[in-house]
Amino acid sequence: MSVPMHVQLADLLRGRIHEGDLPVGAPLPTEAALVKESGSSRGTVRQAIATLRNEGLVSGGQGRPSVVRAAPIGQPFETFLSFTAWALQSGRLPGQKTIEISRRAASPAAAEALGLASGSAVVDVLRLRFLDDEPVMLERSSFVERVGRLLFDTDPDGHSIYAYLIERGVDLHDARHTIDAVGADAVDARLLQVDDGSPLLRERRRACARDGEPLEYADDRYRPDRVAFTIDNHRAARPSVVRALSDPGRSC
Amino acid sequence: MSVPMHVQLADLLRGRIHEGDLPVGAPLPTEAALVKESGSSRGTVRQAIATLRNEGLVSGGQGRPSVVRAAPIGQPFETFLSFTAWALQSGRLPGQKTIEISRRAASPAAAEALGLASGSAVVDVLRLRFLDDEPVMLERSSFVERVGRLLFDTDPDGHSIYAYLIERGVDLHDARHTIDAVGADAVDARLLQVDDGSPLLRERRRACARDGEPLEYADDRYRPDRVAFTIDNHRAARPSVVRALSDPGRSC
DNA sequence: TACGAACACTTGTCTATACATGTTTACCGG
DNA sequence: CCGGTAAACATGTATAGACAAGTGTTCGTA
Repeated sequence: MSVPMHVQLADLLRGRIHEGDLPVGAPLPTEAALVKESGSSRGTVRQAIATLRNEGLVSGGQGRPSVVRAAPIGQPFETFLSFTAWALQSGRLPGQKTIEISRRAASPAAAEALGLASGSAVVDVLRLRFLDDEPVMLERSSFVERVGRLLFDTDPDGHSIYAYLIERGVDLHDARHTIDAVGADAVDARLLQVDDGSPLLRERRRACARDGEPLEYADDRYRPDRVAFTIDNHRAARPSVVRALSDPGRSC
Repeated sequence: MSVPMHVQLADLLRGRIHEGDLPVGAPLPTEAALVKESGSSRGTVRQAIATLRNEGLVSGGQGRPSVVRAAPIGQPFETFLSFTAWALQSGRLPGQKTIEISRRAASPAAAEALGLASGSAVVDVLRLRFLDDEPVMLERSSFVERVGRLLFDTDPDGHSIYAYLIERGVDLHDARHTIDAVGADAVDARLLQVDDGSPLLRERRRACARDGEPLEYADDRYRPDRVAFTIDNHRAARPSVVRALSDPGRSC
């Protein structure tokens, strides 16, 4: 096998946890037991457990066996990126209405985030997102031309754009999200059915390819009475969230 | 020393990175070199490097030395909990002015979050937070009586409340943050020097002990033109952030 | 010059062992 | 019955050595 032993062990334990064989709160088998049943050495076993610990699946302390943690804290990359996937997973009915999709010169913010010369062509998408037929978010995306071109070949209201793009070989790999608050402008207010100037939760996003090339810049505005973001953090398992000064800044 | 060797090594490398001794893009010394200069074994050195890799500070591949990464994506637990620690790490000057600290009946929201009977006594703290002498955040905290009592014995403007509490043996272990947007009320507007009703970024927080007992509930309101939250996520390394429906909900 | 094989170097994986340190349990004396 | 101590047990830390696998360079040949 080409997969390392410690990865196999971690997968095996993950499986037992998800199958319910190891319910929440139950202690993992001791390292000694795992050594015996796997035939590997303790170092390898510890490496596997360390992986699970990093994922927040187990927690434990010295002298005490590792314990299966309560919450699946965090969700896969795709779920955070894709509104559709998130909604489905939450048991809600996602909906969307594409207001506009067009090829045009990039806005200054988009050009800056995408690292394009001002005035370069991008594909802009303006979509209104629904949960259970209620408008909850307005999405303004700008895709680099190479990627955005693919969107003209599909019905954007039918299914998830991200699923479609990934299927077409676009490798969205990293994303940086910046979250702040902003007052609703006239367009926001009309489409989201809120008062002009009322507070909205804004998520600006830059998604990049594996090699760091920016592919998408987006400005999503949520109705705060419908959607919020939550973060779980635990001492010692550092969260991937930071408070940041209000400057979208560099780096992917 | 009671601090493990591999932690010292990691700190040392972090230091060299932040000092600019190891600029972004530069390769780390090879493991062999670190072994020689530290006198530790390779396992220990690798453990230190693994820590940095987990923090996103370095990345590397097989056969190629580890490389210093661009962004410090993610910060330790304490930094996300403590405004003071965060500010210092960002190179800003933190400041704070305690407007009020008092023992009183819990607000409905606080009582619910802390799992107390409505009307139970809590310690409320209202603090205005500054960065470089500019007001950026208004913090309304409610501590359970047992913890809040400690606050009357100290000068809350002098130093970090969290550092103080931890020092006094309070084990803040988990925290759940809920982020949304809200319009400034009269008090917010006056203290943060913004217009009435202007959008603010709100972070509600519940911090719990190791055993899950809630210790603090807080409602922090940030000026969105000064502070935002950023999230980095990567395919395969699941982020500890989820979008959530607007209901603070259960679980710590 | 261009290509390719051999080689040195670096990190990844794995084993084996020893001791340190925190936790739990069991026992024994008061 | 209570309380304290000691032993068993668990994980944390550290060392040393061996081999696998990927990367880059060097050198010789076509």
